[in-house]
Amino acid sequence: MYWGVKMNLKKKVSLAVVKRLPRYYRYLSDLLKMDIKRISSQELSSRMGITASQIRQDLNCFGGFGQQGYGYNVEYLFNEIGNILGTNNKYQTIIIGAGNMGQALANYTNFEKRGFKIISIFDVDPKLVGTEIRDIEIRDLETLEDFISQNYVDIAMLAVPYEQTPVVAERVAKLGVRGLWNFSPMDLKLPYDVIIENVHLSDSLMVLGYKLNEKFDFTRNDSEKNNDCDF
Amino acid sequence: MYWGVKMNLKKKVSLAVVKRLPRYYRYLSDLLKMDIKRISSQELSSRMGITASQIRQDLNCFGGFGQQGYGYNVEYLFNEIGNILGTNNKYQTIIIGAGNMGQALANYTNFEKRGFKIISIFDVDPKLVGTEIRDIEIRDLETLEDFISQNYVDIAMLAVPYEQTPVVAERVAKLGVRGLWNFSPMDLKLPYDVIIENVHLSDSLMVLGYKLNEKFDFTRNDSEKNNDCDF
DNA sequence: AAATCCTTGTTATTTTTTTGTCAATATTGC
DNA sequence: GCAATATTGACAAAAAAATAACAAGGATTT
Repeated sequence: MYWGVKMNLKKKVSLAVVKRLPRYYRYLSDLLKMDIKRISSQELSSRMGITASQIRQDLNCFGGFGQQGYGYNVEYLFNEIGNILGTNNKYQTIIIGAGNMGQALANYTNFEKRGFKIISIFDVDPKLVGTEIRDIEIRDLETLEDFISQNYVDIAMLAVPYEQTPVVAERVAKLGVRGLWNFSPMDLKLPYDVIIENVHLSDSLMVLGYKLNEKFDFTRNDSEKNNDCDF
Repeated sequence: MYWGVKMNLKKKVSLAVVKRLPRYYRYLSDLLKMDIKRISSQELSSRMGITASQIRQDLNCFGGFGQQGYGYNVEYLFNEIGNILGTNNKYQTIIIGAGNMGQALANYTNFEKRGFKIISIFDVDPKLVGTEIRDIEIRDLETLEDFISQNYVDIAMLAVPYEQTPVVAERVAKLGVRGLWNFSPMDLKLPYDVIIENVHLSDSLMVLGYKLNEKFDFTRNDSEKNNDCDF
């Protein structure tokens, strides 16, 4: 069947595959830096510690980037994955919360290289409001609504205390911000059309704890039980 | 067959299950705070947005914590999962790198509540060395070897610049530190018996970017192509 | 105390993900 | 330019994960 237009038969790519893309991107970036021009799935496989089959299958979710008998052109593949991930887009980004985490995010210049341009930071602390981080002004959180209605804001990075997170998230989502990058240990749920990506640092740390326990013995220090339930 | 000792027939729990545990722990913590005494897999299912079947199957990897016709006792289950995750252990932890990320980690008091006691911070900046964060002294990175050999250190949180990460990781691993929590966008690989847990912030952000592109159109700002490959 | 209702733990089924295989085809060496 | 080699993309098989189904048995109601 042919309907006269390019059919959108592309099957939705699974999250498992998508989550591996940034890792491919990193390895390809390293290869580029090492001035390696071509790479086979076999060779990449041994570098990354995953099967060559998986690499080929992952990449083929998005199209045939390789060539039989040759492998993949590193620069080409790097750029293609970049396009898939959208690192060539420019996202207008704000940071909410200028505590240590917010400042760490603001100072992490590499996000900019991936398309995430930080255009403003917001906080409630009068001592911070008016100051700058890397030429980015810290504004009063009160002015959030004004700012967003006067500037395109695609993404908000939320680095605010636990209790305030849902409130702030609701405020930005209501204003049409499309993506939230949340650092609070909670699962944000909002009645808006917004993509939420969580960075649950404590979860990651607890998984480390689990793996340590699995392998080593840490009971030696089990003096006090810890039954409180705050995060 | 019975060999006189408790047999270790427990099948290794898959990482997929382990990674969900902290999330269960969080929800149970919330229930505790709300003074809810019991919960069925059904009810928890609708709160968490996963199937009741998965919850029951996950929990049964570690033992039968529930009761037919009743459900799960919230406090009991919370404590059991805490034990599995090892939140009742005490891990002697150091932070390496007192930049914004290191300071953010040092100020995040909740890690302490999960058993991760930060006993020292290390940096190379002479302006920081000697100062304190929450009564934790920042020491010269030069003194790392001395410190570790004189104190039990279970875990090192690595919040140092990209290039220095492998070097520092090697140093602590060599000294017998058991776990590394790495914030650099690289896959650490070390010839030591050490558990490494990575927090790849840029990866997470790029997945957010992918999801945004999948759903919305961000090509409007595609003015300059970005082909550099630094992280 | 009996009957009904709930809800688990377990097993079976389905779905998803990963791995293996191989024909097709470009590259490389002679 | 031809044969040998390398390597992909597609498909098949296997493994793993998620979901469904249900018997067993405690909780609740009458």
